[in-house]
Amino acid sequence: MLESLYLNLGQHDVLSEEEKALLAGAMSLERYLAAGEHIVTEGTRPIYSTLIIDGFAARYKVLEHGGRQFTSLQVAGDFVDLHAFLLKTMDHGIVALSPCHVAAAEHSKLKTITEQAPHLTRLLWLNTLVDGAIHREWIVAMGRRSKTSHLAHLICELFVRLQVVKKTREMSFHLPLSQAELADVLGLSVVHMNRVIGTLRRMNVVNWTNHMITILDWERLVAIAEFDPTYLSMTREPR
Amino acid sequence: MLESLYLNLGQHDVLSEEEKALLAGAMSLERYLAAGEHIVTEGTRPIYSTLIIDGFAARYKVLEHGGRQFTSLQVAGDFVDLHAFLLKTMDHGIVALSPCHVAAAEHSKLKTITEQAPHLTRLLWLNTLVDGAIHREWIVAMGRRSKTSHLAHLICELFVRLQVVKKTREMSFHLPLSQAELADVLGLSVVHMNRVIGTLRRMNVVNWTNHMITILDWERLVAIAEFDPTYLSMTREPR
DNA sequence: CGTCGGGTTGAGTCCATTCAACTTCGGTGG
DNA sequence: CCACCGAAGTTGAATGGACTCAACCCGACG
Repeated sequence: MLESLYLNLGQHDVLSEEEKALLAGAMSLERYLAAGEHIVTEGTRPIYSTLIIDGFAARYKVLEHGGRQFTSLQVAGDFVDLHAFLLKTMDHGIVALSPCHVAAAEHSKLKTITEQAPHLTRLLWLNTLVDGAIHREWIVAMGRRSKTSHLAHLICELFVRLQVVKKTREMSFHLPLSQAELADVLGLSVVHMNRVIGTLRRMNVVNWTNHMITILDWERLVAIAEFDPTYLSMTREPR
Repeated sequence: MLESLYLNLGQHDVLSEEEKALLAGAMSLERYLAAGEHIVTEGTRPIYSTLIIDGFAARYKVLEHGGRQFTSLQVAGDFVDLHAFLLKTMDHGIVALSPCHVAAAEHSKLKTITEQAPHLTRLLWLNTLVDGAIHREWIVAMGRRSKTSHLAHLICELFVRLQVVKKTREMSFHLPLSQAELADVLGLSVVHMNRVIGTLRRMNVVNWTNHMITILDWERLVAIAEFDPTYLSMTREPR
């Protein structure tokens, strides 16, 4: 059941059997959510952190005049709010973008891990650091990439992340977001989002039909996106 | 010498004398940098992390066609590359934006802290989590705020962060960035950056003359920015 | 068969960019 | 002393990208 978490943490360093057992012991409260349900609400102080076993979720903030911005996309194997373990108060909400299978890890148990398992602690810490690295890459994309390049970059990133947890097939993966939701990722209007997707399609680098994306020309997509996966820290080495 | 670090970490939770001593013991290699000097280079694998004792620095990425984007601004008391302790390879560069007084903490000593001082480890982890929270707020600003609001938000954030480390005086603080550098923060052209600064000035919410910013109307600035400091986790509580 | 959410397309407006000129100010050397 | 220079800031005009408003299509579903 925690296979995707092991794959996620294990991509950075070797995860021992004892550590897997510790993680399994910290998890409880497995549940299923429908698309659109709120996993965590802004302003609350959760006492456990939520792991996605399967499905898509997103962190978001809402502004006064109706605008919503997603600040991250979370896939299988991701702790959506591991940071709340130490930040305490949620400064943003988290919503399920597809039906989600999740489990919870009580903060008290995570604290015990920090006191008894330094290496596992470092791996969990690292997990939140990769989150930060992804955020930085998004900032660059929003600030200095063309919209087409930004979208290409997102596709590259998602493909690589989903590959780690074995959620791709060949060069395809399932992306359950509507164009309105994607617009809230890139910070665009829905209409323009549609046009940007259109240009990528017309360039014949991706095939994108009812939420299934097939990458037709990886090399070119990477070139358009200027994608360099270094920030995802996908090398297994002592941490 | 480490006063600003103690203030920074101590804003989130009580920092014991033993913990201060541990931190002091981890620091070495104090040095001074000129504005424009590179503190860390993209692609390298640093063996120590750098703390800013005084000055301004920024993380940045450069794109092929000349664009540069800052992904964070670092002030006194900030570890500019604490994340490199676990991420290992730098996926971005760090540059001094003013003359900087810095110190270094060897990664081997940080590792010892993770093995012997769980509470201090959590505080350092937390420090990187606040980094992430700031990144998220920047993403929201870039995606969904107007440019004026984005700049207002940046001013609010910097004022509050500098206040924590006692680098403000009344409602003023020193911001050594040129307009070109600020443009690389907001993701704008220099010309437009100038105009956005102009509108804030004309609104009489800030006085901004040769790198000194005075906030004339905090309430209104906060309203323009929709600034909510929750994400900075400035409450002292057990972590 | 009608409705509704999601996707697509067109037209006009506005915002941000580029290119360009010009100012201000501090520093430096004749 | 001031003449010159370069970096930073400011302003104008024209271009192009992204937005809004609007209409229309389509497939799912009651």
